[in-house]
This record gives sequence, C-alpha cells and structure tokens, in this order.
Amino acid sequence: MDGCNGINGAHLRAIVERIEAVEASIANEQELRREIYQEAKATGFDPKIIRKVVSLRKQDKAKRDEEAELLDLYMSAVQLEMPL
Amino acid sequence: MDGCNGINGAHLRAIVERIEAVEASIANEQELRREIYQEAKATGFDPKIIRKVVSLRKQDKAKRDEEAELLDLYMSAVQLEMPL
Amino acid sequence: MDGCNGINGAHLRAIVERIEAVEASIANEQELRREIYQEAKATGFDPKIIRKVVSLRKQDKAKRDEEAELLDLYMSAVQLEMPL
Amino acid sequence: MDGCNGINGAHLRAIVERIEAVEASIANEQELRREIYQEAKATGFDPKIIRKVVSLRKQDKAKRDEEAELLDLYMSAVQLEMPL
DNA sequence: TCAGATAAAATCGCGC
DNA sequence: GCGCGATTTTATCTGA
Repeated sequence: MDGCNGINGAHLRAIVERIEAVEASIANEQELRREIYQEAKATGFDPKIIRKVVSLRKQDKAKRDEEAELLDLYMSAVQLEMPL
Repeated sequence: MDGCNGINGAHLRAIVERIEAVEASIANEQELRREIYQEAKATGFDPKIIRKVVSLRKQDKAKRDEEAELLDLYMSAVQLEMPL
Repeated sequence: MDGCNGINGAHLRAIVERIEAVEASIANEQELRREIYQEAKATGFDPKIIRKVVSLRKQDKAKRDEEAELLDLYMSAVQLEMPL
Repeated sequence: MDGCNGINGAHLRAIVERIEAVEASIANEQELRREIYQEAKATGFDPKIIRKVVSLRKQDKAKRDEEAELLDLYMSAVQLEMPL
C-alpha cells in the first residue's frame, strides 16, 4: 500500500476522521432534537404524544414507500407470468 | 446463595435450560417459515412479493395499535388539561 | 394456476396467513424468553452473563455437531472403501 | 394556550415538523456515514476494523473528558481550601 | 433503577 | 464462493 507495513495509515486516518466528523454532526442534531422535546414539554405538551405523532407519520411514509415497491414487484411478476 | 461460591448453580442451570428450550422452539418455527417460503417459491410465487405483503400487513397492525395508543394518550392529556 | 393470467389471490392469501401464524407463534416465544430473562434479573442474576452462557453453550453444541458430521463423513468414506 | 380547551393543533404541528426536519437531517448524515464505510471497504479496508478504531478513539476521548472533569473538581476543591 | 426505544453488530439466505 | 440485503440479536441510551 504505502510502503511500510501494508497499511495506508494516512488514508485510514482520513477515513476515520471523516466518520468522526459526521458522527459529531449526528450527535449535535440528536441534541437538537432532545432540546425540541424539552422545550415542548416545558410549554405543556406531552412528549409521549409528540413521539407517537412523529412515529405514526413516519409509518405512513414507510407504508407508502413499501406499497410502491410492492406495485413494482407486481408489475415484474406479471411480466414474468408468475402467480402473485 | 447456595453455600459454596455465591452463585446458585442449580438455579442458573435451570434458567439457561429454559431459555435453550424456547430458543429451540423458536428455531423450529423459523425453519417452518422458511419451508413455507420455499414451498411457495416452488409453486411459482415470488418470495419477494410475499415478504412485502406480510410486511405491509404487519405495518397495518402496528399502525392501528399505535393509533389506539395515541387516542388513549389524547384522552388522558385532555383530563390533565394539557395542550395536545 | 387459477385459470386466467397468473393471479391466484386465494392461494397467496393462504400462504400469507400460514406465515403470519408461525410468526405470531415466534413472537409469543420471544416474549416468553424475554420474561425468563426478566425473572432471572429479578432473582439477582445478570442477564448479560446469562446471555454469555447461552451463547457459549450454543457454540459448544455447534462444534460438537460439526465433529459428528465429520465423523459421518469418515464413516461413509470407509464404507466406500476409499482411503481417508 | 390557544383559547379553548387545551388543544393547539398549530403549535403541535410546528413542533412535529421541526422534529421531522432534524430527523431527516440525521438520516442524511447516517446515510453519509454508511457511504464512507462502503467507500472504505471498496478501497480494501475492513469496515469492522474501522469501527473498532472509531470506537476506541471515542473511549479515549471519554476518558480524557472524565479526567478533565476530575481535574476541575480538584481545582474547585483547592479554591475552597479543602484538603483533597 | 428499570423498561422501552434506538442504534450497532452479527447472522443468514439469496443473488450473481 | 462471495458480496449484498434482510432479519435477528446485542448493546447503548434515554426517560420515567
């Protein structure tokens, strides 16, 4: 690789640092989300309810996506003359 | 515990064996499911499609359950005179 | 298949329901296992340790199975009168 | 709150949308991290090793932070003129 | 401290 | 046979 022990240390280090950068970013945004929940709670909202609403909306999206995929599968199955 | 080294070996063994029993049972049923998929495939069905259908129906159920929970939360929130 | 163009809803439905049945069964037993772990914890056992024990015994069993398989291989080789 | 009986749909909606925004952002960055791992693998690095490195560095950082905290504690104890 | 949710890791079956 | 994707299991984290 780089000449010495078969491992390109510089490259590895670059990769690790990129990962650490995005992870720091992720941690920041997770903190942000936590703060939104706390602020909402302080305003009198029940966090449980908010979580459920967020979760349900996420499920809606996932379901729509999967239904679209299923349709695609149907289409290809029909082309292959397979039973559904 | 039992007199010797502070660990109740008999009890631990009993627990481990109960766990292994249910895991064996789980493995059996996973094998069963695999066979159903294989049989379906042999009949000409696309396993992918079956998986999607199963998955969608599971999502439906989960969604209904969560909606019921959300309703419960709403009801208690109203009783507590909290904003939704 | 069913007469027309490869769509056999009844059959598909039957398959899906069989799968859902075994998956319900699996879920039940997973719940059972969870309860065993909780009960063990309540009795003072560390669940993590128990997991380790179960895992190690599983490895042991896998190894014994492998050895048994190897033995079978040897046995059939002998029957075929081939040198090992 | 909103005037009548504790229902403030607009506010709730605003909160939910803010949460969804940060979650979308988080998902994006998780996708980014995944791509970095894939790219590293394509270059010949073992993702498992990289994870290990990242994890170890995280532990190191945690330990350093802890030591820094301890040092702060010592410092304030000195200021209070208490024996350690 | 503990249960529930979230994320990470390992495992397994399928495809090429 | 091997990488890839999906499923399952393990560990971590957070909120009650």
